[in-house]
Amino acid sequence: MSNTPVVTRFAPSPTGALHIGSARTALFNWLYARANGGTFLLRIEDTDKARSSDENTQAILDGLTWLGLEWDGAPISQAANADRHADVAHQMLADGTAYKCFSTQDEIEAFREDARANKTSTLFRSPWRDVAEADQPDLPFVVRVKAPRDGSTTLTDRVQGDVTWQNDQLDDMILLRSDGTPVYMLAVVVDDHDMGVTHVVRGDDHLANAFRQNMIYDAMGWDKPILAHIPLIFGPDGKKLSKRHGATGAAEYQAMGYPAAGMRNYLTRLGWSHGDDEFFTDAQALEWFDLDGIGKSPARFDTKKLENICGQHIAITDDAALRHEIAAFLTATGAPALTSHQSDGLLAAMPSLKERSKTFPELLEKAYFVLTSRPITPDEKSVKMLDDVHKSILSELTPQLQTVSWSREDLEGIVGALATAHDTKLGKLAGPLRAALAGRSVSPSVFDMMLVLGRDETIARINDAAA
RNA sequence: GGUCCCUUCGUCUAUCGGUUAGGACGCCAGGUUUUCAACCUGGAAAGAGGGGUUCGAUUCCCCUAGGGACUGCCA
Repeated sequence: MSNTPVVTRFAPSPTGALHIGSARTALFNWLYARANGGTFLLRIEDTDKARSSDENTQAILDGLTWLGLEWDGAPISQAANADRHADVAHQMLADGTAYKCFSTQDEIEAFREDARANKTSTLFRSPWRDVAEADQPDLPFVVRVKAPRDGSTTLTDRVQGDVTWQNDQLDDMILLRSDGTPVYMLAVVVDDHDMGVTHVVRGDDHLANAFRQNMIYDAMGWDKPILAHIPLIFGPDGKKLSKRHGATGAAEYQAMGYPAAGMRNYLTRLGWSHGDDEFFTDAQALEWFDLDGIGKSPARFDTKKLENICGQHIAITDDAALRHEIAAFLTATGAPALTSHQSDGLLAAMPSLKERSKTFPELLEKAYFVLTSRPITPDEKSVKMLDDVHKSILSELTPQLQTVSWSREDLEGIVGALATAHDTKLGKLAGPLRAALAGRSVSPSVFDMMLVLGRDETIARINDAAA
């Protein structure tokens, strides 16, 4: 269509942690910008001083960083633009598209209570809308937009389609409070305009706001951004995702050890589709992503599917990159860092670990054999495996291990032969062997472990266990 | 209350008027197996309800029901 470079933005208010739903909104904005060679901006809507905090802002930045949603330039503070927002309101006042309203909050509240009681419209109609300046009192006032009262407004939304509102449903919303500070609705429009935002992708809880904000664009004669109001994410029960569903913050998913790539994939697919594609890489997402693929109905968050997708991502991630991510995971959760020896072992064992893990904690659990060191203290199940009969069988293995060539085929060969010699099956020997090598009942294949551990360590562990 | 949005298997979704309504996750059964994970085969499982339009509706329109958002001198 046009050649204007795409500019998207993510505009969270720092009143809490980065919600998983907000994270998806950020993801869609990021995806769209990156897919179109555009710019992805971050604006912190910190105008509510009472509820905003630097800690929350940092948490949001951290969450986005973890998810790999890199923004362009420095984060923009909305509060810092307050003067500019007020200037626009004053401009509107001068242009006659806004007016001073001297009604007090008490008067308005009384009106609304009345309206609710009589089940009539709670839209407040200010008596000051058409009062000439000469007749205005010298009292505190708010600045209100002069909303159209006839006709209707149709907004075209890339997700919701054409949405029409009767203009008499629009209220003369407040632009400037009686203390002269700008209100959110004004700030958003001015900032989006000043930032050159071309596509506003946000939760559909803002759909009604779009009509209000539209009045400001009209009043100022500004170009309007393309709108895309995406459905919210619900909990498994179809209700708004909240604490009682468990984790709601991006950081919590990070702490549970889900890989960021898996989160991106899952969150992208939640409410967006490209045919039947379920599992995809970032490169594919970037190639396929488009606003048209976003669905109109809310989606429920499904942890099982998240795990499945994450497992697939862990499996295809490069070994070294995975080791790096796991180290970061450990740091983020406050766990002790791996020693270089452990880290090397983890890397060596990675091929057999990543095939069978959906999360980092699960991978780490299976990596126990390489993270621990002799003497290994077997857990309860492993102790049971190491009865006298099997200890003696295991002790027969060590002499052979001294000389066998250290390959999977040959190792399988001698263990298999040992099993046959004792009139049993490999499956019966694998348990005790695993107990000796890992001291745990959950691990990679015993042969994979032997290969990673090496001849000396393997023999030493078996000797320890058989003693 | 008013305005607006939504509604396909349990869940995420495909379908852009004509399909035995497909896939994925999960689930069930069987198989494989060295624990875990994975894998293989098979299975159950959906168009909210009612009207239209049409030769033909999951698909287009209307109504109803259910769900959601908004309705602040919060963002």
